[in-house]
Amino acid sequence: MPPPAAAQASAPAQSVREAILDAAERRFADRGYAGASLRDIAAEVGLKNQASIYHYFKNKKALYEATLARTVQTLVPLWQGAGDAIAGAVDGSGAAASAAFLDSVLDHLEQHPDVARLIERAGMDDDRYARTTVPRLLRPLYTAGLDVLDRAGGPWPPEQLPHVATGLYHLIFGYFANASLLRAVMQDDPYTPEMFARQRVFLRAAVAQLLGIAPAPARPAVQKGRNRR
Amino acid sequence: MPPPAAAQASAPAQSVREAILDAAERRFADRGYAGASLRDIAAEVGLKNQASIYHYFKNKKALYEATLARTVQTLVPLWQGAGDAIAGAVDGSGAAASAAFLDSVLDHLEQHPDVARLIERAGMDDDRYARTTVPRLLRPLYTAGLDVLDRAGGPWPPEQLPHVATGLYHLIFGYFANASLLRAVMQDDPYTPEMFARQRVFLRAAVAQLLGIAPAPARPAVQKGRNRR
Amino acid sequence: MPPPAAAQASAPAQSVREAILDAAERRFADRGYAGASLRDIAAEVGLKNQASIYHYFKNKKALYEATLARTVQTLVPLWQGAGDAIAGAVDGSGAAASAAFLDSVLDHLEQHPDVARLIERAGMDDDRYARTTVPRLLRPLYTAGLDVLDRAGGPWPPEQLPHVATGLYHLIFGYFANASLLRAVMQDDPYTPEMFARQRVFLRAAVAQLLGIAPAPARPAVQKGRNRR
Amino acid sequence: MPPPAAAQASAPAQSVREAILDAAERRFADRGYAGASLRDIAAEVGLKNQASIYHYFKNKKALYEATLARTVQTLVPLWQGAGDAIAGAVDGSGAAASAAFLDSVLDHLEQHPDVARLIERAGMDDDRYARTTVPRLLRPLYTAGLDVLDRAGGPWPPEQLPHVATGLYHLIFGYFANASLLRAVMQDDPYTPEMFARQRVFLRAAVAQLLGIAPAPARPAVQKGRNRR
DNA sequence: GATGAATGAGGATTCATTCAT
DNA sequence: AATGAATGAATCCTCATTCAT
Repeated sequence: MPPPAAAQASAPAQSVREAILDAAERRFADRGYAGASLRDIAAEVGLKNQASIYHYFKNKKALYEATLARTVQTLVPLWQGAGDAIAGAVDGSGAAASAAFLDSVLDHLEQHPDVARLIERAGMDDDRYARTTVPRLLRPLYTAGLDVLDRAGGPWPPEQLPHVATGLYHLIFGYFANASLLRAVMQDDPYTPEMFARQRVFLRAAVAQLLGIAPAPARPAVQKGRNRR
Repeated sequence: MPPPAAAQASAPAQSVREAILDAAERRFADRGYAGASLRDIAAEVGLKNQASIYHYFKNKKALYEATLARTVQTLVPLWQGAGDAIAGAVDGSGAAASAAFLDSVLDHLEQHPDVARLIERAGMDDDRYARTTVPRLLRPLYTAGLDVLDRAGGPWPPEQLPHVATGLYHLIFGYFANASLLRAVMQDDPYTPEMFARQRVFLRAAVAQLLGIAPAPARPAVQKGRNRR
Repeated sequence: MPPPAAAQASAPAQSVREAILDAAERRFADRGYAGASLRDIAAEVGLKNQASIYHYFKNKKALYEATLARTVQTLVPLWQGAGDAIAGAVDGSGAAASAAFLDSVLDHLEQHPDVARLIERAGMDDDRYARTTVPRLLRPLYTAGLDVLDRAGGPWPPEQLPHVATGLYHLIFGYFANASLLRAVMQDDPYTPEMFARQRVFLRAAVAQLLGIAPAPARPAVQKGRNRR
Repeated sequence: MPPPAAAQASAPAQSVREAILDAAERRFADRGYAGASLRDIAAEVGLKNQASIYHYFKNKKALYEATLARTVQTLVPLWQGAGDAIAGAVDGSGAAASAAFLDSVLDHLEQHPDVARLIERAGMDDDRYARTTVPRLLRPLYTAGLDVLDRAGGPWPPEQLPHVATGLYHLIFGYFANASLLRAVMQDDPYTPEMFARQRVFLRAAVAQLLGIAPAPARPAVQKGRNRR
């Protein structure tokens, strides 16, 4: 995984298979499983024929699952990094570790605008499509997150941790998943550097609060100075 | 739990038009715009033929927009209640007002399990479907929420308020929108009374923190006692 | 049949039945039997419901045949006039009689722009629709025309008369039936008074020639003076 | 009658695309644009599925326009031949040239019984279908015809030439376009050799008269002798 | 490895028609 | 006399998928 920001646009894809996955990621993120057509995906890759896709993937569902798997897999290192940082954290550095984790996730989501939408859709698409795949892929991330949360030792009682974990997920991923709605409703492009920086500030503070790291959210002045990237 | 406006399930619908909207709400929430078929919707209503739907709605798109509009409109009173409560809040009662608002929203989402999924999908479905309708419907809720946030006078600087507002939205709605994913990943049904109560506890604390109302989230013991509904 | 130029537009139709026939005439002429829908016809009449048509006509085919019958019937008097004039013609006045007939037909077609298209379509629509009706309606006109031709005693041998008759029909009706094509191809509106007058001049000369009445078509100068109506 | 370009009927079509065009020509001519169904066309070609048609044509309209274009294009050589003949005509041979042209057109229409109906329908189908295509296709033929007429130097003043041209068109094509009506009304099959020969005789005389070539239509005896083919 | 061709299934939409009111 | 409601059939069109090349 040498280049972190890769293959998103129409760059010379390493392999056709990879190019198909790229196009599929975009289409599935944009329109969902049912709304994305193999014809469109093939066309976007430059393939003249949908049949070509079947050389690389058994059928639409397999392509979907491969797309999802690839996308989720790129998140795994981030989680691992977080786990390691927390594990090796001496007293007090937990805050720094979690902030670093948040930043790495935000960087990733900013550079891969399809990821959040793809995962959010996968989570909503009723078990009709990809019945077992989605849980199988996402569960590791969930348990890892839970584990981090547990070891970080926040103010939450154990039975609340699942809710905290999913809450953090929605807080962070929601902004990116709903970017197109936010654009219309906020009347501002969420991917603008300014907007994005503000979101980062907000999330830093919010996450810190939820994790019981920040004593109080009274950070406005400081944040203002910090939110340039 | 005696809600006056029920008719969500397979109760004897007042009118056919309303029954169609009910079925459409379920299908669109479950499968999204592209994945829902008029045939299925008609069948669920008991109509023998998709053609009947066209007696009540011009198009699939028109049906979708009507469904969405009806769903969103049922949220408006909640927002208005919140606005009024905050407006009339004497010093210190803002916390109670916002807690009441949160509770009313949670009650609504629990009783209408399609609402969150429907709105979340509408926000993600790229402008291909319902280009202008979604913003038009949701913007009032957004500005109202922003207004409440502003008057509540939390610790956030003004330019952060949009991010706080949408953050709260994702925090609250995300749990319900992704219920099916959570079910698989948490290995617990999010709509179980116990799970739901825990989520309520979590959200109360989280929202209070984010609004700067609660000094610290160290509320486990108290919450445990309060979260039975 | 008091008013010759009647009920074409949205004038206060005598009866609903008549109004339906008016709308049907327009639609069937514009789009043909298959292309015209009862919904459109009902809407054009102002009826809110296609079902209302069924109070007046058994089904679409019956409406079509009634429309056709009414349209053709309005032509019958013209033919009769021609027959009478020819029958009572003293030597040499045959030319005047046939010219008068042509003029009356042209007046009628100018004022009823649907007639020619309706009949032309009926003649082309393969026996699928209105199998026996069309011949039954049009045959009288044909035989009458043949009779006139015969008695007029032109230069054609008897076995050619059917071809002359139909040739005249196409010559005269074709211009009106294909008006929309001519408009595009000639780049001039065939219903313009000027264009129409020229067509009249042309037809007068052409018909006279074909009937052997005019010794030669060298009529330009005279025609120019005559073609104002 | 050994025409090199046949393949009109159910002969083994060169390519599927061509076979589809053949079937479409027949259906569109028989029933018009609205009345012809892709299902029927596919079935007539032997395709088991309407979907196959979409492999060759974008949609029904595109198929229609391709059909029309192909049909009209087969007429172009005839027109060119006429133009050349007239252009190279020494004094007096204009009559022969125009007679030859008429004969070639009649031969073509006899062998391709759909052509006249297809074009006539295209001219009538209100601009709803094939708005610009029909004029674009037919205008060249019109202007070419006009040109020939002009150079032929008949007795008509210039402003009458468009009317003469379209009149000739209707005179010639009308017989074939309305063949099914004529069959019912004349009670004789217009495509019978005898009928067809008589029509040829009629048209020869009529065209000659209209072009001012024949001094008088008193040709019965000669025609009788000539009309066996 | 890629493509052209074909196809069955399904999806939205329109249409003629019927029935009860 | 007119309409609302419902429906079966058909229409255009898209989609996923397969097969031969």
